[in-house]
Amino acid sequence: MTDTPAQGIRARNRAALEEEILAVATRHLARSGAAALSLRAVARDLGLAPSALYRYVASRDDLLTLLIVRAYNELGDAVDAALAAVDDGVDTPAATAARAEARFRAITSALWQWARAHPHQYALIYGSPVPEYHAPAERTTPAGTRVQAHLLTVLRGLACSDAGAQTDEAGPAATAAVATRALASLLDDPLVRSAGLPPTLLLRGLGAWNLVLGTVGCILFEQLGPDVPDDPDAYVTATTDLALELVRAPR
Amino acid sequence: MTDTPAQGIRARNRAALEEEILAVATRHLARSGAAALSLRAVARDLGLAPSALYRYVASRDDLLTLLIVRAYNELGDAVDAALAAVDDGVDTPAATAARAEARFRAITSALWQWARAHPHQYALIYGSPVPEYHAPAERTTPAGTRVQAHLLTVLRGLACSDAGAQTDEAGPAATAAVATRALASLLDDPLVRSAGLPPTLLLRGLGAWNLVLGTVGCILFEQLGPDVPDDPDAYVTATTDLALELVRAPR
DNA sequence: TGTACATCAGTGAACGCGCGTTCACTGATGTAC
DNA sequence: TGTACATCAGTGAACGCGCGTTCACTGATGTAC
Repeated sequence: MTDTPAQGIRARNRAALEEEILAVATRHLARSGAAALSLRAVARDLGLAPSALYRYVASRDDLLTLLIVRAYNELGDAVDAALAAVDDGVDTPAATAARAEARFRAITSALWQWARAHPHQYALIYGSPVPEYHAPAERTTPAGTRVQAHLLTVLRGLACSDAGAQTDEAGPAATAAVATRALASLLDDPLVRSAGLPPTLLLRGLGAWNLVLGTVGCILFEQLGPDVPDDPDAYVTATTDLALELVRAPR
Repeated sequence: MTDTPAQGIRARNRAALEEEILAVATRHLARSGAAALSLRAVARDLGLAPSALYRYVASRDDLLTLLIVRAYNELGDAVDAALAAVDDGVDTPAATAARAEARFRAITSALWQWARAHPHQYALIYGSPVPEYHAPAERTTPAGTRVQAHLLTVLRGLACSDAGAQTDEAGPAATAAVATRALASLLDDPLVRSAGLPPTLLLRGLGAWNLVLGTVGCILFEQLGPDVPDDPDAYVTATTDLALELVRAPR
């Protein structure tokens, strides 16, 4: 009477339960890690018989895949929001180096905040792989490349501005050759190709990103001890400066 | 008659079985990962009753701890050997910047070679933590800090040479303050303290190391795809150059 | 509007599995006199 | 050198557990006429 349901009761229930399953599974993931994720435990938490879950999920591995995609998308949303905030009210459409740097800072900061808030989800997508599980690439890649696509445009922003296009002249010529050879497949990827980056800049961009990921892992997984560093936020910011130094360096 | 056994039959058998248990467990680790490590499976492989293992190992977690310590020590041995090769035949005892750089390269290269050869052991010590397991620090730390101790001396070598002692003057003064505050506990650690590093150099050293660890993880865990990069050895070498740039940069 | 049938959601019991850990035990190795 | 006893290594059965997955089923929701 009040509102016309576009879908019947069943469809709505189904959508709601799908959400609830993912939510509960995410909670379990956060509590005990991916390896301990159990269909029976999730069903128990939902007040369902274990067999009922098979109406929504093909198998335990399938549930893991759903969680991975969800994690990628949550991170992607967080990064999108951070970038939108940076771009807000900017009228110069031309990508300057300063803009690119600000966007890079926004990305790393959003990554860090999200990782800090969801360490197990972070471990799921950027940590060591879950044993006995292989993610089906065709399902995870679309969500998994969202952040990387942003990074590529940032890198291009850094490349195309002040220093001109021939950034690859800087540094020893051997480096360019090494980068071209070592990253051949990656340079051939359509997404990367469309960014049109000089190989050494891609190498440096990867370095900057791996520096950030390594740092986040070091903090989150407490590889130097439980209280190192004392001020993680400041430490990540300082590390972002170092990462930017890497992609700026060849000038 | 031929040789005098310093220990009786029992002691020798015990030592041998201890070794064998660790060897089999390591094999299982390499095949199915830490979370799937099972005392029963190890016992089966050794032709023993499951209960027999409890003469050698207090619990499953205890076995994991042994594996972690062993992994740290194997890596430590590999790094020691690589450093010994670099130092071989060097008569100038003074630590020059060039020597320090060569030693850093030796460390990262040894790390990469070892990680490539033993990915699961690498994941055990530098990957995301094993769920439901907390390593007892007093048992893992001695082995775990071996490599880090080498890194500290390398950093000091870079600091004390050409540029003089007051490296911290370089860069914005704010950076030094941030580093001092963010890394206070670490700077207070006796091992770090004895190296006498300026805070910003420690920050940069951590960055260099995290860049390397992030890169190794990226390759090993195939975070960019199964065939990225095409030439991992060259890629790691190129990344080591970037890492060195970070610790050299403030000059 | 009402009826007959198809579809779907969820149940509950069962299968077979492997796990960590305990415990009373047998037989071999060491030790003290 | 030989004997009596203590120590240790390894056995085998058992405990209780949780897991993923299948299957025949009941009852509710949808659909076609």
